[in-house]
Amino acid sequence: MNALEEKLQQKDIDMFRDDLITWFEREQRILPWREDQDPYKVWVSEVMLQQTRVETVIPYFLRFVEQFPNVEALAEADEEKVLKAWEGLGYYSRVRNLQSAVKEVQQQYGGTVPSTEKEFGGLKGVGPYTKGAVLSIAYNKPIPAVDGNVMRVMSRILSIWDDIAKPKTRTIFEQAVHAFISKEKPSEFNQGLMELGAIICTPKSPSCLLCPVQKHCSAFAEGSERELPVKSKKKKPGIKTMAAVVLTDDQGNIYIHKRPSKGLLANLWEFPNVETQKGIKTERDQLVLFLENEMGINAEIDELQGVVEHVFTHLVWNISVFFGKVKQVSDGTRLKKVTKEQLEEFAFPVSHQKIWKMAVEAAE
DNA sequence: GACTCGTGGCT
DNA sequence: TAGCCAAGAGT
Repeated sequence: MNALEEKLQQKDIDMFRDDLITWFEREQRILPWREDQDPYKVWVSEVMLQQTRVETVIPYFLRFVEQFPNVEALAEADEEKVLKAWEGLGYYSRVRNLQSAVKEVQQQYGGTVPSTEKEFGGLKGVGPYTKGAVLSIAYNKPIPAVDGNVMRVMSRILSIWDDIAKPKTRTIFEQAVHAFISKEKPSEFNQGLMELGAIICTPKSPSCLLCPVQKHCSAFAEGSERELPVKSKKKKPGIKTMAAVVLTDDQGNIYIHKRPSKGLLANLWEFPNVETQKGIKTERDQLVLFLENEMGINAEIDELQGVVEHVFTHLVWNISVFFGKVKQVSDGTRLKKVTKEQLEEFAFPVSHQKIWKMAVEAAE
């Protein structure tokens, strides 16, 4: 018998399960995706909630399901509009994978979200967590849905000291939840664990005195709730310096660029920009050269207007912002010309929204 | 298994 | 302030 099995044997699993579900049914927050069990809407909410706070997701979710109310609507939607609906939420591959998966549901499953682990779990963007969450909530299947909340709660309940930053550790918690999960109410059980983690069993200072499962908690018993879970730290992000330009012509058009379909901020739009090197030439000169050689455009660039700093999880951008007037456009330009009104239809990352804001404020 | 992939709020 | 954090998945 391994260490986990030993711990499980000493636990009053039935009591824990009942106390958690009773608490959840009484105390759960009212959230828009809890109004019904529509598998499509549950799925959308789970994808939005990946690495994202509930308060942030709510307005996005309401707008998204209004605009794309079902599988068919999202499957048929223009990707440009889908990305626009996701603008500002981050991790944009989530929504491109979601639309890709929804198209497959439309074609392979007649528009009905599949209810088996094999079929639903095989869809793009559906990992072990999302699979368990959607199938348990929408279809009442007793499948673990282990996210950060669940690892935090269960690490404390069972006093598990494995590093939750390691991918392999998740499987330990899946085994634990498998032993705990309710066959009658898997939806309430899974959501109860997450709700507890969000409201009571929080990372910094958990509200143990209010906890409905305090008497089942090993960490509380030994006073180690603030030490758990164990989570190793990530390395510091690197810094990238770049120069960007808001280019306009005499008619007031603006020139924008679509990012590549892979990698960071894939398929989003941006103002033309280039990574700059120190020494040799000025940033302004490097920008002019880049526009000539790579973008097929000849422009007169003004003085530096300001610097935008944008922090990603694993990267920092320091963007020097310039304004410029287009002099000559070659036929093969990689830039798209749009009016100020049309600009609103394109999805920009927040970093480039900051650049545009700088241009708008300078024009006032 | 380590790295990539966003953003905003909190301490 | 500079980290840390929040309902992860793909490569």
